[in-house]
Amino acid sequence: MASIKDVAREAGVSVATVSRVCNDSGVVSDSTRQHVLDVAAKLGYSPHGAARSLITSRTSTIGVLLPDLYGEFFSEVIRGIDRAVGESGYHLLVSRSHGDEREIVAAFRAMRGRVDGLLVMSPDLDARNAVNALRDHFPVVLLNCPSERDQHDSIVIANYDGASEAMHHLVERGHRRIAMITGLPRNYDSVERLRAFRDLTREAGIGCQDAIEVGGDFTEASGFRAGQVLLEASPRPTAVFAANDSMAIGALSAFRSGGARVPEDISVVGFDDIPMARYMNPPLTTVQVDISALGVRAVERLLGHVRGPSDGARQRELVPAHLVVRSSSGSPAA
Amino acid sequence: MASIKDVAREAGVSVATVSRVCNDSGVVSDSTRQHVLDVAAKLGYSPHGAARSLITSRTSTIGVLLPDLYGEFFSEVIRGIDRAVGESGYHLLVSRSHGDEREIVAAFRAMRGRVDGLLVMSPDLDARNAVNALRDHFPVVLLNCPSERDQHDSIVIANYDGASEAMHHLVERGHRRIAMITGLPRNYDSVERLRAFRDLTREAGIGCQDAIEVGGDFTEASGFRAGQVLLEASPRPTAVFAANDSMAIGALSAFRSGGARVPEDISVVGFDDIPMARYMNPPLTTVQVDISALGVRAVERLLGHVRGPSDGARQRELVPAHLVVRSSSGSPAA
DNA sequence: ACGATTTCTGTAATCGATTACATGCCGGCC
DNA sequence: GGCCGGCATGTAATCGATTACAGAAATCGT
Repeated sequence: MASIKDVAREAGVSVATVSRVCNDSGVVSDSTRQHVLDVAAKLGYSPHGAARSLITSRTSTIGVLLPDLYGEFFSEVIRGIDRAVGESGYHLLVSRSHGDEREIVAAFRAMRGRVDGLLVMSPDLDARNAVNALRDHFPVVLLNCPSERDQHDSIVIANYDGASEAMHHLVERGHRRIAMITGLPRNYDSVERLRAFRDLTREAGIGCQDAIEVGGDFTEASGFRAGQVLLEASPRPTAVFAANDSMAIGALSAFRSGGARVPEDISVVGFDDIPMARYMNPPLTTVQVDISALGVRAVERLLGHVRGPSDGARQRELVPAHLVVRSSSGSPAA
Repeated sequence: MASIKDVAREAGVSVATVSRVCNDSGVVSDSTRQHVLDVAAKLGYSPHGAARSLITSRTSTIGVLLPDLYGEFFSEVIRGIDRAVGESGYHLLVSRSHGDEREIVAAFRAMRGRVDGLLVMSPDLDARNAVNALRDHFPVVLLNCPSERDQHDSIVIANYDGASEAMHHLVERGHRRIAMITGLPRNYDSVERLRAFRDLTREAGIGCQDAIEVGGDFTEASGFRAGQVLLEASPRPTAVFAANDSMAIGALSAFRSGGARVPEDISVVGFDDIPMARYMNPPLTTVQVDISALGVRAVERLLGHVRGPSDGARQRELVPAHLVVRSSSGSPAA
């Protein structure tokens, strides 16, 4: 593969001249410029990225650390990241890490020298220590992570507010016996949504025995199982708030196959508003989050730090979440 | 940020020794090894990726060029790629390019020196030239691209076979007036699926006036519009084959809002079997493709070339596609 | 016409690693 | 005691670019 030296030799100039031509830096006479360009084209030369970033210490790349690369949620985040990055000329080095500290550190080591900054989405509460170490080394923006005392820049979904709206809706419709299908206990989103559930049931004067919590893990299958459990509860809850849409959809299936009508017998509310939600039968009442905005904002913030000198101020930014009422929720039967 | 020199100075050894410790290469006495490790840990040293790949000419990274990073289809591909790559210790440098030649070349230039091989998915027929140029430079595997005369390694969905099954199903159920909602005319998948539509209608003795083609662009919105057009056709087709599920879903909406019942008045068949397909009302008959397998196989093939010396043989591999009959298709009303 | 600019191009240091080769040291053996 | 061999470590070239500085050639002013 042709290097700058090959081009220089072939064109009968020095490497410095070739470099100047390629980067439009310094002055080069029109004739040599054209000649160098011709030779470069003939040889199919393109500059070696690693060599370039070694000397310039810029990589034009940002690293992205996600718990998963697929699924509706992450897909949307990536979409946002990509949209924001696309306009800036930066590239994405992607890694998956399920968030435990060891993995994050490994990913970071692999990215050292290959990225200008890092976007980390690791809802696992354990990840904080790892990220603290990272932060000293280069710009980091957290996506949807817990960030204590604004140690980091972060973009966070308004989990508590959104869940509050959902719960408020159910209470307002007259539900007095409400279940929550929770996410994983070490997951930040899950914790926040559950906190809202507890606060709002308490505020509404709903007793502990009527505020049922069933564990899930964000998968549709776990939602289905939770739905089965709730069907057999006695007395049966009149409404279910699932910590995400996938579990809400799983619960819907369980209710349908168990012969319970939604929303007549039981109301269901989800969280995220994934594209599938509106296609469910009945269409799912859920908390809408502009997930891709999470990605866009994160990239903007990160690039701000990477380009300009970071002003040192660490901010936490909220992405709003609002209830969208569809047909899966109603008033309890009298 | 600490470099190998800093560690060497701090530990009172040479850079060569530090390097040997980090890579477990050469011999180092246990005492110095431990000392160097301690110092490295204290300084938070991690090797500089760009420097490393400059000298070793390996990057442990593969480049991925996709038309889009989101949507159910691409999301699944990425999932497959990630799964295959995760086990290998390689990383992913991702770029989006809508497939025109200029963009592909630009992306390639940006990746030169940063990746060991390239995965290109560019269904646009124009992309071939660009990819031909690339191929001379490093290992390339094409995903779902047209590849003439086995110039490249490629993994391709069995578009023609899958579409044939779909059409065969409709013909067998007695449909004699069938419409196809096509994809973009420059798209490889689209062309192949359309080819099967034309061949099978001809084989079934269906005349041109009864084999209706309506243009779409793979989006749900275009499927909706096509559905509206078909509702007004006279005589109205009794079955519709959409070139992908998104358009089939759009058409379903159009039919429902136009008062046509599916499948009683009109049968609908899609392609891809995206997760949402089975949740439609009625559940969508469609051609199932193991999309993530596309990614997995591509990575396996690419890594084979990157690691071992490529044996020079260029192969085309097919990912099977088979019809899944659900409730959106039936026999035409008598 | 000659020195002072200006304009263009080349030389060489540099980034942070790897690695072939050289070197120093120590012990064993004759 | 001197020599040989092996182990541990250091020296320096190298990868492919960028860029400060130097030097050569051309232009200019007086």
